[in-house]
Amino acid sequence: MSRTAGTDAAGTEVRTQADTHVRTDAPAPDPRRGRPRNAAADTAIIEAVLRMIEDGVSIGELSMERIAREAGVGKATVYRRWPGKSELLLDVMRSLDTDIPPPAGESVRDDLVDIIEFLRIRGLAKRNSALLRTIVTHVKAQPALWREYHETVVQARREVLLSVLRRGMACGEIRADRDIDLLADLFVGPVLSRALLHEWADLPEGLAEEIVDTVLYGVRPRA
Amino acid sequence: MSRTAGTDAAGTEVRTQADTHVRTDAPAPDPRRGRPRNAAADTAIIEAVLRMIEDGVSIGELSMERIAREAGVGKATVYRRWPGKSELLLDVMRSLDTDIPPPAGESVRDDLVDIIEFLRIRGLAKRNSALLRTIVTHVKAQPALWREYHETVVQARREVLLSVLRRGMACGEIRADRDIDLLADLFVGPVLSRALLHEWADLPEGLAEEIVDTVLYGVRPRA
DNA sequence: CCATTTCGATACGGGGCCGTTCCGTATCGG
DNA sequence: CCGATACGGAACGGCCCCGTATCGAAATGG
Repeated sequence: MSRTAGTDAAGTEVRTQADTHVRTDAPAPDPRRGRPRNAAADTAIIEAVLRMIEDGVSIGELSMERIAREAGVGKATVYRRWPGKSELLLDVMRSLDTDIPPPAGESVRDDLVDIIEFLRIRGLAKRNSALLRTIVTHVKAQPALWREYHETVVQARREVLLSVLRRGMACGEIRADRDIDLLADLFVGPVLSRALLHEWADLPEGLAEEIVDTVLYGVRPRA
Repeated sequence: MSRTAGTDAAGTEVRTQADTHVRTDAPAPDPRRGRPRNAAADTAIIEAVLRMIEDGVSIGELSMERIAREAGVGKATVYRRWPGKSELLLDVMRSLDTDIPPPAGESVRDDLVDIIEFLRIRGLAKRNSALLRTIVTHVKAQPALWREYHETVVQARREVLLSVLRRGMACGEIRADRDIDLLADLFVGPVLSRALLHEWADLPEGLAEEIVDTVLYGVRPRA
């Protein structure tokens, strides 16, 4: 969890988490007065959403009202933190994100395997499997949100992959006569299409290595 | 359109289309009495859904009520044909399906290109692009529906691809030491991940060839 | 102690949708 | 012409939701 709630160090900051939401105006008349927000409420709400989705509740069936109920929280407490369902879901999605570890940097092939393996694990992890799919599926239906998520999270990861590929091109391990974005998709696509499309299909243990090696060496018979 | 409405040849059949829906009981007291259904209504309804989705209406915002309104049709007319929104959407989805042309059967490589090119075009065609994505996105959220669609449509197409791959394995054009499902994903994944995930990214003209050839020959530099 | 803010709860008016039922009319088979 | 069925339209009761407001209680800083 790269994004926890208000019990931060460096006390001087804001109220709690949901301050992706600018608050441009607001005279901000000395925060840190009155009763402080309950960090437990934040997590209770997010946790409630996660739980419900895991239990197969479709996103369409999620209402702010129901979420509050399920979280054992007043409706106002939810609206105090997020302006609407979409923003809440975006944070729920973010709460699932682990930072991708930087590539080891020795073998390009091994780095690729690590990256794909990271993807595979993400698509599998108990929580993430059903969860990510459901939420992503929904957020994707809202172009603005999806775009934000894509630029925030997806692009960052892709950049890691691209840098490895560039390194490979530079040192001759990767052919340089192809569009680098295409190459990236060749590695990533197979995992994504399995995880997002086939769903029930599982992502077996050796998948990452198999993909990387097959893509590297080609589908034609070995020489 | 592989699935048109009641103006079928061979007059002896059923009422109109929406008879994916069994109707086990029902004394069925001599159909073909009374005023026949209006085929125009069927298409008007489906067309209305397509139009709305193209205009960016999210699935969650689609209600039977609104669909009927938009189609210029009584709500009852809709319910007479489909028991609910999901079933309607399933038929809408089916209305978008074109049968994949059988592979030419000369070069395995060319057949692969044809199949991937078919996918690319599907993901592009004015109608399909936004449309398929939106509907698939929604239907996928309903496991039962998605499963049905997957088994009905997706599997059939995949089978075409698999048969080409098997042929390639038999005649030595495709390496036989890999899981055939993996190989299939290597070709299909890149297109799908672009079309379904990146959305805005377009699928340029030569994409199919580029993918097939790169996957065939591998990502390592040429010998 | 007081102003401030949050808490859970409850209530509000307004709205949309569900799925059904009923109109009056139209169109078929017999 | 009659019975049956379809049509578009309108209305139904019931449900859930939205977003806001208000409540009394709790928790904080000044």
